[in-house]
Amino acid sequence: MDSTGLNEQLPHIDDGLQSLSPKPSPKEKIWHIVAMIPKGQISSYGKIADYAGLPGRARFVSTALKQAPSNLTLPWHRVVNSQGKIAFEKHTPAFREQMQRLVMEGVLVKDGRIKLSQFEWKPDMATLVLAMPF
DNA sequence: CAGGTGACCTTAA
DNA sequence: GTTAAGGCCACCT
Repeated sequence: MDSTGLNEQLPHIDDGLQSLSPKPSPKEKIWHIVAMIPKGQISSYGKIADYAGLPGRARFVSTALKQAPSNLTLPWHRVVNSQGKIAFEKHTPAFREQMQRLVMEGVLVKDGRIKLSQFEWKPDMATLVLAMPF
């Protein structure tokens, strides 16, 4: 492991996502992208929407995550808002779980916030295009 | 069917 | 650095 703790290997696509229909629904596209966020890195609802080809639909990303089947075991905790803050209200169980999961991966969470400049996932377009069936 | 809600975003103070 | 308003749109009720 390197000093940054961010030197994870390429993210694996969850098995549950391998067998998506040839024409993924918007929700499935979002699940796909979220599954690609590497351990120790984060992205935002808006960016995920962009990567999924659904610009302007950040809110839909949260809807999609809420509705994701648990068997997909998505890394939902790697998605925060555009300010780098955990979207759940502080002192809620969800907030604590998300923070705990992030810290476990080596992400620095200070006062419910993460420095995007340090931890944001920046996929290159080629990776996205190649990894996704759409 | 109509209106409300929300794990959001950008912009403008 | 903040916050507030307006926009957004799929899902719920």
